[in-house]
Amino acid sequence: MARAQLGKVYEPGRVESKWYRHWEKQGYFKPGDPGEREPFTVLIPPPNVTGILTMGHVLNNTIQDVLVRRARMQNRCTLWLPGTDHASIATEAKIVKMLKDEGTNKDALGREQFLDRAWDWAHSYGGTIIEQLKRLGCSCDWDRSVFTMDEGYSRAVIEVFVRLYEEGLIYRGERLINWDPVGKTALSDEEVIHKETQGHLWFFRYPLQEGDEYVTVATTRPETMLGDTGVAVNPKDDRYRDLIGRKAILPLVGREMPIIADDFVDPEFGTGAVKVTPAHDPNDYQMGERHGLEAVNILYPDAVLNMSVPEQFQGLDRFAARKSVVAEMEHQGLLEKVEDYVHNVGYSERTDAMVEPYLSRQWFLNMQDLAGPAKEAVATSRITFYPERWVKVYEHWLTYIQDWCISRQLWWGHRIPAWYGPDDHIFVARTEAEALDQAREHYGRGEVELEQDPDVLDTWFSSWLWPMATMGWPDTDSPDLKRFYPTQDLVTAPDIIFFWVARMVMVGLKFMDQVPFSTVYFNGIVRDKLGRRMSKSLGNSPDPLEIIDKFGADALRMGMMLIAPQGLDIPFAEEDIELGRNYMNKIWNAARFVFMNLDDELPSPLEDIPSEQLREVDRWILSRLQATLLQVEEAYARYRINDAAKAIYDFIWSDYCDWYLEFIKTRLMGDEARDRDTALTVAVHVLRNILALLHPLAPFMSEELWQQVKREGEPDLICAPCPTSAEHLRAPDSEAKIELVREVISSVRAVRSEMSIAPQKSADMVVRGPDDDTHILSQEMPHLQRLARVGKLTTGVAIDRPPHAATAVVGSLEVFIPLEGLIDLEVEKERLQKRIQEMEGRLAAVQKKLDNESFVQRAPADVVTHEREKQADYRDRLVKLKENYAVLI
RNA sequence: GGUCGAUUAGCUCAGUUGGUUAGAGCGCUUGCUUGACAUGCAAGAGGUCACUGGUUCAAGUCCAGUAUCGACCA
Repeated sequence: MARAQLGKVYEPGRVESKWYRHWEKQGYFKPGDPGEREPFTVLIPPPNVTGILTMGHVLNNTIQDVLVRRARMQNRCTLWLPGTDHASIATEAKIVKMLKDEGTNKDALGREQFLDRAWDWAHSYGGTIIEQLKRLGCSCDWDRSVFTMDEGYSRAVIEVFVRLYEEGLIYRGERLINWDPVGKTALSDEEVIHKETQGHLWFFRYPLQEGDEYVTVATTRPETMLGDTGVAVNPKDDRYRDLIGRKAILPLVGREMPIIADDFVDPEFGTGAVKVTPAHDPNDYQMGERHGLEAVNILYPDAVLNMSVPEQFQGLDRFAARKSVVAEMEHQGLLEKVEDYVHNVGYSERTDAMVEPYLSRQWFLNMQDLAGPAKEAVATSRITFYPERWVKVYEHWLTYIQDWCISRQLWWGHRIPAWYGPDDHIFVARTEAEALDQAREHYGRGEVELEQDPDVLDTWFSSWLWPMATMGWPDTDSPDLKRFYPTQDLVTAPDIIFFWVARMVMVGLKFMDQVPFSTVYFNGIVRDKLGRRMSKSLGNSPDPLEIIDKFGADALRMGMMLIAPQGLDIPFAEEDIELGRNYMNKIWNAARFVFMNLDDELPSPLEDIPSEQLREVDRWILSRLQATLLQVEEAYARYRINDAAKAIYDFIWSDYCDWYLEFIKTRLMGDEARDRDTALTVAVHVLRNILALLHPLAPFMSEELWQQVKREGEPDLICAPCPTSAEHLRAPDSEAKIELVREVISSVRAVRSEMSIAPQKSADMVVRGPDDDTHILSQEMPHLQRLARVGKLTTGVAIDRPPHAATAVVGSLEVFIPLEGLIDLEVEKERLQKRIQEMEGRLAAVQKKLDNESFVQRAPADVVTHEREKQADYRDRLVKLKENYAVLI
């Protein structure tokens, strides 16, 4: 097997597409025949079909791919099921805008042609984000890709609607809903974003019907006064007690309105008296219901004042109306004052239009019965959330849940399967034919004209079925549904916990009687360095594709994983990806170094090497590998992917590259063939483990390098076995010994650096200390020579301190570096003084603890023993340092 | 207004159940074309862990409060 020459710098562009094509062609992304394997299923949070990849997607999908690739290597029957969402309002808004730019509109085009346009748009952009996810390395089973408006999926949506209607949970009713006057559609509560807005509080005088008095009310929305039908005060408010039951006259309109008492009114707000506009405020609506007030709707759907208001205001839009009403009130001397006021205003999540509470006939889903089981599933840990704190948010929402407004006045989406007879009787059915059957029976005649409801369903009313509908529901015999439902891990952004996660749980329990997933990982939100959300309008959202082109997909993935602690928002900066890029290059070069030392054949597997042939450093790195494997396993078990990434990073960079590869250079360059082979065996063994650990995080480069170290008959890395930790392979003794060697080397380097000894110049070393410890130094002398430029080593229990020597104390050892003529006494004194001070500080801290009788009595014995050991050690070292300092004077 | 989160080195962040000398990356200083890597190597400087009180033998870690910032919900 000829080994390819690796370039000095890793070039991701040369390997990424090659491996992705290979994996796809080999069908590795498919779950395959399950056999005895345990299933592992992840469902992608479907991106908007016409969307493009954002940094948020990168974070979310990298986490999924890491989990999926790891599961695949653990030989689980792994399926990552992808797909896209039709994003009703967002897509429709885009088409509407395109039409506007063309000088036409929806109504001119008609429903059918409009939908043709939308489908064209979906088809031409539908593949974009999928292709981008492939660039990132996502190992989805693309052949199963599902779109929420696919025929089968649509059938599931309709089926659920019909069943819930038949159960009486879905109903049609006139209620106050959130109206988006730009999208001209109803919204659910969750689609309204509250933003703090600088506004005003206008104080209006409403004359009383009898007498010359008036009552002053404060409002943030003067224009709605035209729809007022009452004035309310708090029953406990003494100021207004005598007003209750009297009547006020609505200025500009002349309407006679009752003054009512309601606990809802906050005496502290404004004057303590509020105007009541049942048709245009949710709280007023409820008050209106309680007190039987009329609800006067003053707006057309586009938020223009309608015929219910005095003529002078008709046809004005709500913002113009505000000015006009205020001006008129002022003119009539009824404007008492205006104050600045900061309040929360609702905006449409999709169109950013100011949301109008609006009285409208819509379809609703009663959530009460669905909420209970969903809450319980999380409370009883049938579903686990990471991080856990989202449990509270979830429970709170389910506890105070309101009915869900599911109809949207849009065309792009699943049309509501309800038909109306001539008398407006409702027929809900799976098909028009079925509806007609119902109608014929209902009316008792053969010829009936039915009209289908023009509205579509909220996109989330289809998305909540994702775990079921992607797998063939309502066909409960579907093999996929049997094999892959419930799924395992769901990875999603926390901002759709209500929109999506909670609702999937509800509907899953309702129709499958099983939770849809056992774990939900809420990833953080990617922000810029100023902590702002990434957004197109701010221009602070980097294009992930450009980053991939510049640094490589692995670097992007690794960079993100290293900086993304579990579920916390991450401040994104390109430097982090640079870190990932540098890391990839580091590994590339470590592998390159190993390969340079290999012949055509790989060295023997580690298992074939007699253990006595291993040197101390070999046992050390193998033990460190075990420690790392364990750390990685623990991190994944707790969904701490950044901890796993960090453990791998540290092991590769610090243990393997900085120390092990440096250690074995002497042996690789030496002429003892067997020792050289042993070193290579271990180096290759560890490298193979490194690549396997790395693969879920950095799939492309790890696969590329794996090809060079994979043995006859072994699979590609993507489906190679995941290394597991084995406690019996730990070698604490070797770890301690090499740790000492490393410390001595570092100390010598420090001395050399501080003494400004030229790097090429070797320096002798005299070490005083117990034989056990000095022995390992003698044994590892070649490493001291190579890594610390040690010349001659002399050791002994009671060996004399050489004159003119720099000193370092490492554990029980006194390390002397004779520097006759070279040593600068003052520098060395300063150096030692610093060490002495440091040691005195430590000793004092320990001393303080041990002097405390309570501590000695009440702290656990092992802690006290440990402190005593520390005390002895520090004392010993301090004595040595001081002695050596004294010699210098 | 309610709930939750954050506050640790110049910057961005780790820090499990309280128990070594509080860590990393970036940045900074110094020295290195060391036989894989300057996307690198070595050495170093840099922290009253937001503040106040409490619990404890022991607090960055637990509790209460304060301040600032943020998120979500009303």
